[in-house]
Amino acid sequence: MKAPRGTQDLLPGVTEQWQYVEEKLKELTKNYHYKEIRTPIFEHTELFQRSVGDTTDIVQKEMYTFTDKGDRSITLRPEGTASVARSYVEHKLFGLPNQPTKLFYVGPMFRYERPQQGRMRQFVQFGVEVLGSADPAIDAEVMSLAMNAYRSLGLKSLKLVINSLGDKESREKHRQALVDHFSPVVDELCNDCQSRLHTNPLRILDCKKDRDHPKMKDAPSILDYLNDYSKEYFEKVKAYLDAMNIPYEVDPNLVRGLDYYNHTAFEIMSDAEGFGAITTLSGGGRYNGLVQELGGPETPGIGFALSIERLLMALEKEGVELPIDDQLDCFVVSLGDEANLKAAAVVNELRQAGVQVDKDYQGKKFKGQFKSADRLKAKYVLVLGDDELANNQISVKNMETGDQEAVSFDQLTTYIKGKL
RNA sequence: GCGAUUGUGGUGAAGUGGUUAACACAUCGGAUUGUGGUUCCGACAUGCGUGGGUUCGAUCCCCAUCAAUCGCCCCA
Repeated sequence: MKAPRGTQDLLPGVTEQWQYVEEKLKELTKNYHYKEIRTPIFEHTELFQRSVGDTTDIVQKEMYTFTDKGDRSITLRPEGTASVARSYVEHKLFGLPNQPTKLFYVGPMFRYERPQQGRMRQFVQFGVEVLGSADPAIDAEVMSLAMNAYRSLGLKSLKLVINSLGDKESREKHRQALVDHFSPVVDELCNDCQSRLHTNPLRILDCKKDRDHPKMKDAPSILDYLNDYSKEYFEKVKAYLDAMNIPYEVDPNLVRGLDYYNHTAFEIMSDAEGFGAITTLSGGGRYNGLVQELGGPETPGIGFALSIERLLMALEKEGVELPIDDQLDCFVVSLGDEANLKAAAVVNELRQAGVQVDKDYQGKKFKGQFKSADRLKAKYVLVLGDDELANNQISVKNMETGDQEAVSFDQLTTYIKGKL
């Protein structure tokens, strides 16, 4: 038996890394004052059709959708924003006194795709969503949080790429301009672009095959089609980023694959060597209109999500070592039946006092037990044999210095706690 | 969904159509009596992703399947 394609088991040795990273991210959300939300892992299929968009790849070919025994169409969530927006509406969070509502989540997402490095069918996203503010400052805050998420873990080769998709009106005009621009030469474009012309003409702009086509150079840019509000909004977002000293680059070809995005769109990419086709570490953007679409009041929103898998990948490529403490406080070595009993008691007592302790359960001999202690990186080895029992003491050896001294049983716990 | 490469023990990896599938690391046991990270000796794949086929005989040939990796697509 194997785990299904595109899934993975996280085993001891790497779960520590996950815990560390998740812990660090949660700490960060405290500084930014975001609160955790936990939504179901599956939702009604309709939620994603309406929010992510019927024509998107995610909805058309990547969702894990099934009918449950009550004949409902259920989908394993492919992303987090839709659920958060749904929950916001369902529980009328817009009615709470302190707006905007700033939320974060961590959890598995599911997309049926061809797996490759950094792309799993089940993957874990950490994301934040801010609902109820159309202040460009919050856009900058979300981007700052995203960047700091990586920075706080020691990543350096990062690039923040931003763009504005404008509002609905701006987007429509730009889309039409693109169609008009490329239609006359549609036959000269690659197969993908020929279909993109109708599904998502913006994508043509960053096609790798048609990059050198003469019509590419003077293709209409979204930034020229922004109306006054959109343009001004984008300028303010940039001004806030500048003020916060967050470097970024504007890429007018940056597109997001989900329908609900408008205005600010951004991605964080890694420059580190060794990434294959996948360099996008996280992405996000503004989604004014989504809440309304789901039956709530007119509510602006913005968010982003990062994949923990890709984050860990980036750390590895950059050679960042996470400061994970895998040492053991104490290892108890015992010899003889009576000592074994006493050892169990000592272990138990120390553990209850909050000390990290282990012992041998393989019936190993003295030397073997020491070897175990060494391998488990025990700071102290507590030796218990006939001599110690006779004197009502236990020998405590500092494994780093090699020093050893005898401590009476009733002073052991305070002695150890003092040393640690 | 499309194209390409790969699949040998816990790990890395050699290898051949035909009795015992190298080697290294790891692991386990030992080198006289209670003290670790060194050294020495010994053990460790009824099996070569899975299922078929070809053959007197296949881990090595063929087909299918599963999985991993890379590229496309898309995305986090």
